[in-house]
Amino acid sequence: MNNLQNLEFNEEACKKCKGRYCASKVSIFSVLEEPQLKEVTDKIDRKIYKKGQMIFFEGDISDKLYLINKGKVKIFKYTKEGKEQILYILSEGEFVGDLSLLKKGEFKFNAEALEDVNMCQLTKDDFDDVLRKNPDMALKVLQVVYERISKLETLIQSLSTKDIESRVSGLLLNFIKDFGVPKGNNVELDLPLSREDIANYIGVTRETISRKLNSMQEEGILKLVGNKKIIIQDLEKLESLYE
Amino acid sequence: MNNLQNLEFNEEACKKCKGRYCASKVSIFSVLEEPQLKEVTDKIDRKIYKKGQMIFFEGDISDKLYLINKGKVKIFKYTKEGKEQILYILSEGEFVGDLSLLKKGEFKFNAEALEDVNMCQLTKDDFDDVLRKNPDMALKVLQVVYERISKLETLIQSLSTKDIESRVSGLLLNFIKDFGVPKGNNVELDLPLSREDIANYIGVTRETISRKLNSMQEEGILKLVGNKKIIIQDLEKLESLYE
DNA sequence: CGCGGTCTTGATAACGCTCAATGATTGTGG
DNA sequence: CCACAATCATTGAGCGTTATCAAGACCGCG
Repeated sequence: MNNLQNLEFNEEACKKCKGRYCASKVSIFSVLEEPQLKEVTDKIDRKIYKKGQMIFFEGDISDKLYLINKGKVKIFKYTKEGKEQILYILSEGEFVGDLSLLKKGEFKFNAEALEDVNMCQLTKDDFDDVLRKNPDMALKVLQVVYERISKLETLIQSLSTKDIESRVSGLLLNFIKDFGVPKGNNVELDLPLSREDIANYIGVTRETISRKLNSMQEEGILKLVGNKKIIIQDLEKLESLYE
Repeated sequence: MNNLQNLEFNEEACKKCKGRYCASKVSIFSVLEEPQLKEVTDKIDRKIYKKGQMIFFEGDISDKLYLINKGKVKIFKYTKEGKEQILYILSEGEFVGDLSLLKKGEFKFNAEALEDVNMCQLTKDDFDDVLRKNPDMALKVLQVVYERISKLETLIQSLSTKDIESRVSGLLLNFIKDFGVPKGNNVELDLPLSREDIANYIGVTRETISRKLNSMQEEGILKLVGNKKIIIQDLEKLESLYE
């Protein structure tokens, strides 16, 4: 109780604890006991990225693990035509980096801060070290990676579905699951993405997204409030469009 | 030397060794030493699937790990419109199954034998057991899973690329890498897939694939021999289409 | 040799992309 | 705090590409 208060309100203590808060947010480190956890947190480096700032580029040497402490990060590739294809939107508690042990590969995608982001960074060497000393953690990592595979498989299914209404619904339902806020009968959705980003997620153009969202508004499924908020009014109908 | 001969030619010995051959083909088991390897192989169950036969369906309880000893397996989902979307083509030495420890999930895709397939099967409980006793193996599994993520990310990039010629090229280049046979200046390619399967891999219709392959033949890039063989005559041009 | 399945080819039409202009929202400096 | 700029989103018209539908050729197998 007292400890918690110290952590929350004592600026000095907070500076000392450095990355601890960060590490405890990341599920793969949850298997670590106190001494190991300290070892990790001592090595963590913090950095802030401003909205719109690039965190790394495709082709960069991947020698760090990036743990998101706050904010959202967009992971994407470029298609042949130069359009972005978004692979993941990562939030607080998630991480990105080359997870294969030993080798330092190159990033195969780009990462950009969608909002101001507090990032904790751990060098790959340090991470490998922790992993070697705590083989149990590999199972935890495996679990996370496995979830990521599932997301990609779903995205593939979505991209290969011709019906665009269905793709938009799928995206919205995902967002609702991840950060939708129930308000009475409705669900409020604060979009982390611009129209263009949404388009780049499901592989269409920005204009098409505009039109589809609009037609969904006319059908009474949702209500567009400004550019970054959507109120879902008929969740069932939305779900019926998806499946 | 003598041992090898025994394994290869002695039918009796081969029956006794059961799944050993299978396990040794699968990279994740390569970290295992003799006693553990034996433990695994003793538990392995063999099964043969005929060409076209379903191995499992989406929604089935995933309580087994499937190790491919021979043949190719198609892993796919259905889109909303009922079309197949192929996620992976798995070959000898690869495996499929729920890799997340402890829980027995449901398969989120279907698996079908593209040829006659020799399959080795290991129950999930047995696999979990091995994994717990050999935490090192988790790193190996992680590596494999990681490669699979890369494949999916590439597939996504391909699916979101509008230019279909580029998608076809990408698929062909992948096939060449996986099972192309150089013949003089050319590369021969025995397709494991029908035209429809190819179409379902890159998310177009069978007619479109026909037309594209034909136009590529007219451009002198390749030569179609029957339905299951392609001779690549101008690899450079093919590569230039892709990037 | 003939039959079933697979593949090719052609004509048509639908759908989303492109381009272009207008409208809304956000951010900034006077 | 307002005005203006800049960014972002919407709307419309026309075009291009591919899906669709339909018919025919080809391959491989009994």
